[in-house]
Amino acid sequence: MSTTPQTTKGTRTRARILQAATDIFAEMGYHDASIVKITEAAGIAQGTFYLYFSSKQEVFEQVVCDLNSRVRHAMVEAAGAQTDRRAAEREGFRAFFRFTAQNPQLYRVIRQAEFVAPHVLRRHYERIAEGYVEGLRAAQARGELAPVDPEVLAWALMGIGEIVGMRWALWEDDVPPSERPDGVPPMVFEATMRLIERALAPEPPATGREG
Amino acid sequence: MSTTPQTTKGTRTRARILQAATDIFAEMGYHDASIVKITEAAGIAQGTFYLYFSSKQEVFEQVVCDLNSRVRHAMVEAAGAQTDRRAAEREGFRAFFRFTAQNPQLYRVIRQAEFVAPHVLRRHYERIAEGYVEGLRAAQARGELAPVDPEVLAWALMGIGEIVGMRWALWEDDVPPSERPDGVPPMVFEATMRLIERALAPEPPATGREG
Amino acid sequence: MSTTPQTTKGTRTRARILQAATDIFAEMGYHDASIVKITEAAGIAQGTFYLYFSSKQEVFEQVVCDLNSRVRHAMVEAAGAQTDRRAAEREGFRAFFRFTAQNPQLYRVIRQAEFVAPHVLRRHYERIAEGYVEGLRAAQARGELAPVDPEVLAWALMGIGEIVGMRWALWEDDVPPSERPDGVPPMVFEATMRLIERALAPEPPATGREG
Amino acid sequence: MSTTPQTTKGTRTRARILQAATDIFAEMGYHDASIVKITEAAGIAQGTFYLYFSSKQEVFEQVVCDLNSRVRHAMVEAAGAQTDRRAAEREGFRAFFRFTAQNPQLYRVIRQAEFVAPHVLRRHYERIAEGYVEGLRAAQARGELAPVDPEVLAWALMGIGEIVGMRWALWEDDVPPSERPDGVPPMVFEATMRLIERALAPEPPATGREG
DNA sequence: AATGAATGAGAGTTCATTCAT
DNA sequence: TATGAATGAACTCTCATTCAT
Repeated sequence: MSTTPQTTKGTRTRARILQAATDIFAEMGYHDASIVKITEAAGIAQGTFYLYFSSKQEVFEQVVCDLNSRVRHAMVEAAGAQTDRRAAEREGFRAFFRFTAQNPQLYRVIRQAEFVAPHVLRRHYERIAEGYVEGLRAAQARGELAPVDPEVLAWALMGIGEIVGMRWALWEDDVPPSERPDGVPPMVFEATMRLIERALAPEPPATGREG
Repeated sequence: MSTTPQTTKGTRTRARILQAATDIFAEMGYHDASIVKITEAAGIAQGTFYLYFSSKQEVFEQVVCDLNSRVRHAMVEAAGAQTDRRAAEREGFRAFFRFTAQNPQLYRVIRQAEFVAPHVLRRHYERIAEGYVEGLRAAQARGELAPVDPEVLAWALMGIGEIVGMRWALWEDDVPPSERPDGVPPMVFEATMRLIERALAPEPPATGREG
Repeated sequence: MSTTPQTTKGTRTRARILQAATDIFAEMGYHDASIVKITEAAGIAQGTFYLYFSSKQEVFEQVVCDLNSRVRHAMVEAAGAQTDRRAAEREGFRAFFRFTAQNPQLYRVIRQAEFVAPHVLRRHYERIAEGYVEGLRAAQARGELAPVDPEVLAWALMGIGEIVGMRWALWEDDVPPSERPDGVPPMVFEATMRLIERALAPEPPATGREG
Repeated sequence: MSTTPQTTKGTRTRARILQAATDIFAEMGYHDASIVKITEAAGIAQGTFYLYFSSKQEVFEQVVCDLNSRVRHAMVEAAGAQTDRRAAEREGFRAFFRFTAQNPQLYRVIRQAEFVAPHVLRRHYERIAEGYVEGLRAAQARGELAPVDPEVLAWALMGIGEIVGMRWALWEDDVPPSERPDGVPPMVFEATMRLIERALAPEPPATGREG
């Protein structure tokens, strides 16, 4: 049913639909989003939609994939430019919060995947985790990281990023975006990084004896 | 339209509906759940539903409230029985993971609230956070806790619990529930607690220079 | 989804839908018939339709069943009143042609079943054939019938009835119905019966006397 | 819109479309057959279709015409080679059953014409009848045929052929085609011919022994 | 308190057809 | 001669909600 576009025009149309779908899904959620609304936003006829996507579900999955790629790219790029592990951590989180503030769609779309496309939700988190684990393991080998299971560590860090991002980058309506250059208010960013650093620091805290 | 039940029979009917709604919402999500399905599961006629709830949205909010109360109760009870801050932390998390493993509905229902009833979602997290912040502030006053903003700390801890719970209590299909007495596999529980303890420990980590 | 009506009102509504569907299917065919048209003809809302039938296909099958029962009933009643095998044959055919002329829906609906519900089409013919075969076998046992395989005979007779009925009871627009008391023009009826009698007669009919 | 092809290539394309249409219509019926499917089966683009046919309905009519010509040709050729009227009858029917078994599309396509193109359906039967009537009238003039109205006779014979063909050439899934050299099982063929002969024989057949 | 029939708007999707290239 | 992108009306079916009993 749906086809990969063969012409330039087709390629552009497909991109327009994808963008429109991202916005609409984020704005009103998967279920309240309708093909009519998406196609209207994309400036095309209803039937045209089905030339490029076989169903509403399929665009949704594409949208999730897209956002996943973009957020990962943003984080990797920011972190990769650093040599120091701590700096990489810092810049990675900064990139994530910024992306969140600038693309609030990320959250709104991802969260719906739970029922709409569970496997896509899993893949989203797993992909992010994979990159993380790799980096953490390397740092551990270099002795720059506390000896905690990197898998658990990776997911815990994601959890922190996700909920802090939700609370202070997405919800925060008191502090105007202009006063949050890093997506979240500076104080929140610093506090978050501090607690992460405490958790990751290679030196065992004097009294951390439960292991 | 909806009324508080006056008779014993009515009370029971209402409870049956609420339970059915919880199950159905968890099983197929808010949108795929229909009043027909809920009433069928509750063993009543469609019209009866509207004697107790004014709309689908209303039951949903009630269901979320319910789950929120129950999970908070479980955590507070577990943590409150402890005198030591560290033990309280441990038991609170344990209770949370257990609850998650036993009531997978929690996640599935909560996540949908994003679009269905955003204010309810916020309240859910905020209520949990409130209790947390209070406890953390007290611990800080007693010098048992690192000097990190308790608000940020509370949310970060929630994030960790949420995502670790999702990954290892909800998704984990390899490890049978019988081998996860704490909801998540023992190793994961320990790793999680260790990293939390490192983050919260009052003694400044040797190199924690940014504070 | 669809339910057997529990109340008198429900029973009446169901009957109205079935009648409307029969008419609409006959008038414009399965595919051009739409639920909208059927429900409009029945004087109900679209949704009501689905309280009684689970799909368009299902009503169609019910309609075919209904017509099948009615035409068989008409034939059996007419033929059963006769003692003589030849008279039974005659009256059975007469009843069939009359039914066809008065219920042109029969043909128009049955014919569509080929693709819409093949098994129903088969059942329609098989049910008619069954009754036929039985009667023919009995006649054969009594020596009132030529020794030709009754199964083949039954189907051949159906074929004759069907196509003669189509040509002269259904299509015949020259001869007004008032001049076709037997559904088809008298001459056609007699010719048909004569040739059938010749085919079935046990002994070579002494002369072609019935003309 | 549609044109008669001017080039060799065009002729071939048109033929490909017609064949594809025949197959698709037979396989899934007029309504479920879509232009997309037909063009896909023909290996051309959608737009190309409209260079050769002005509408879906038009190809359908062409397909019916085609099949009609072919079946008539098969019958006439088989019957025409005979001198004896009875032999001609036999061979004509044999040809018809064979054609049916080999081109099951005939039935499936014809039957749908009822609503899609009623005039074409009528023409189909009338054309076959015409040839028949002519032959029967001649035989009657030569005294080789019972004095029954040839028009009625012709249609009755068609009816027999149609329904016996449907039952034993089209539906028969028990008997493999290899055991039905005449399209229908030998016994069925003989029984059919016997009863036809009884009906048509000019003089009461001496005994029913022509089998 | 409970029922079940009825509603009607709106959803996703299909498809014959047109048209610019 | 051939393509494939684009159209938009129409379809079947669902569902939260109302109401008479």
